[in-house]
Amino acid sequence: MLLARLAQVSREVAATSARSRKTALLAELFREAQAADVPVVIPYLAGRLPQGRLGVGWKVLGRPVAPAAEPSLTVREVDARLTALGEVSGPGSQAERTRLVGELMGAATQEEQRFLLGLLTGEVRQGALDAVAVEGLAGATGAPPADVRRAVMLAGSLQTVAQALLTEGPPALERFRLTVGRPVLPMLAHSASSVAEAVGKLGVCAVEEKLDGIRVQVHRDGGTVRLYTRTLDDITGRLPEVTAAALELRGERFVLDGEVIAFDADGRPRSFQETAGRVGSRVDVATAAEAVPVSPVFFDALSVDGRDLLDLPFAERHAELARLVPEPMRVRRTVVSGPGGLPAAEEFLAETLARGHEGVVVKDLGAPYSAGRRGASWLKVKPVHTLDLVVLAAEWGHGRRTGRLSNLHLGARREDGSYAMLGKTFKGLTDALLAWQTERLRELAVSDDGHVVTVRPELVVEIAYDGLQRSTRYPAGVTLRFARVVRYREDKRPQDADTVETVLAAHPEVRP
DNA sequence: TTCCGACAGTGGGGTCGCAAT
DNA sequence: ATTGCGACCCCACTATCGGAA
Repeated sequence: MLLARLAQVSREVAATSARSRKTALLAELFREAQAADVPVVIPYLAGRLPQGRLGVGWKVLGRPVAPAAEPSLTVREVDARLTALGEVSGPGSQAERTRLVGELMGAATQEEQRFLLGLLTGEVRQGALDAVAVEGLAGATGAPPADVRRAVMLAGSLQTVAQALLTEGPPALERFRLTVGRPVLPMLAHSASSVAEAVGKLGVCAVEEKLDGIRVQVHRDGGTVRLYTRTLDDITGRLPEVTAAALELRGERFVLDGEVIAFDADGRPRSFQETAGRVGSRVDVATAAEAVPVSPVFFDALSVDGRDLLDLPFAERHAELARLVPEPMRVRRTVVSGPGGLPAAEEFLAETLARGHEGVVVKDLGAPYSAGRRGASWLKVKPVHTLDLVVLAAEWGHGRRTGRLSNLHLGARREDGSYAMLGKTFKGLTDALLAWQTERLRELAVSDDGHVVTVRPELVVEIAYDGLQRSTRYPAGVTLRFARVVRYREDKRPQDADTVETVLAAHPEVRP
């Protein structure tokens, strides 16, 4: 199959807003694909590279290359070239990758170049990624969409399922069962603004502490343990103490879901930055493990002794977990039966925060484990802080925000009347607010370099955020975590905005 | 007919490891 | 030795479609 055909379909998919039409277009293309094209066509149309990381970003993509007049590239040839490109390493590799990318782009037509660029930067912007590709795959093969979706979640890979389905047909889906040693996409949580809201929605539920660490899925098969992240990366080699802990448990074969986190000597959680730095260390693991040991803390069991527990209610999965894992290695929790238990749930949240944790997750005790879904049966509740900050500048947006000032630079007052930038945000803005702020900030503009528009510091905006973290990037030595706009405060003047001192005083646990 | 769940899009900061300077 | 870049952790929020109620 020619790359030009993919690029054309991608453009058509992007041009329609109807999801059903996107699905139909993808299904048509999948039916056209030959067996050997499938491992490439499917991920490409889902906006992904089968190779995963390639070491190609904006820098390596370099300057635009004159496009070819006629399409000639096949999808398999492109895949082979990208595989070769990903294998380049060592000194001079960046220049070599740049050269190979230039060669590939030179062989592509204008439309193919646009598609390849989106693919390589992870921004296909066609309004269809995995979920729509799954629907398209179902449409192309006549398999029930729900079955295809489930198989993808259990295989942890769209490509694997697509290959089996397109070559063997719907019966192939039977093969995709929960298997110890093969990671499944983890269940995710929605947010709720309060414990009362969460308990109100779920009724009989468990309230569990939410640890600010790294999600981990632990697979043990006899003496073999494997550890996977939320995106199913294998991190077994980085966390020997977690492997050891899994081998200490009583069961021989299981799959558990939990969090790894570093605690200090007093048993209080260390900062997310410290835990994440440790888990990210790959080279000298022994030294990193000595400096920042981490512990697994589990909250769910997906499989025990060869029994798949995914469809059991959470109450039963947790009973299995409790049989297998001693209490200190489980997340603290309390069970609440409806609104009457609300005071207990709120007290549990307060205690959890006092112990230094992030918040709680409220879970429906009757719900199955919805792999890969952000099910409404898990609701996280975290405290939200707000500040009144001053807009110092804004950046021109991309994609659907092209032509709008989007990303705000946020400043807190210093005593001398200057401003210290505390971070940026583009979140929480409606289209109407985006339009309004673009107009308003242009009136206040003092300069525009094509990317950043600097403004007179006159506009006050209320910002919600999850906490402070240390920063080497910003002058106050701290930055806001997960900042988002609540509303503009046109009733406030810049001199009414929060100061660096008040921000720091509100978070005594974080020192710049 | 209205409501709401699921998705895609728009990017944020930090850290690590590797290559370039 | 330091800097730049890419990958991958953590993540909030809005707009939209289409099935459920």
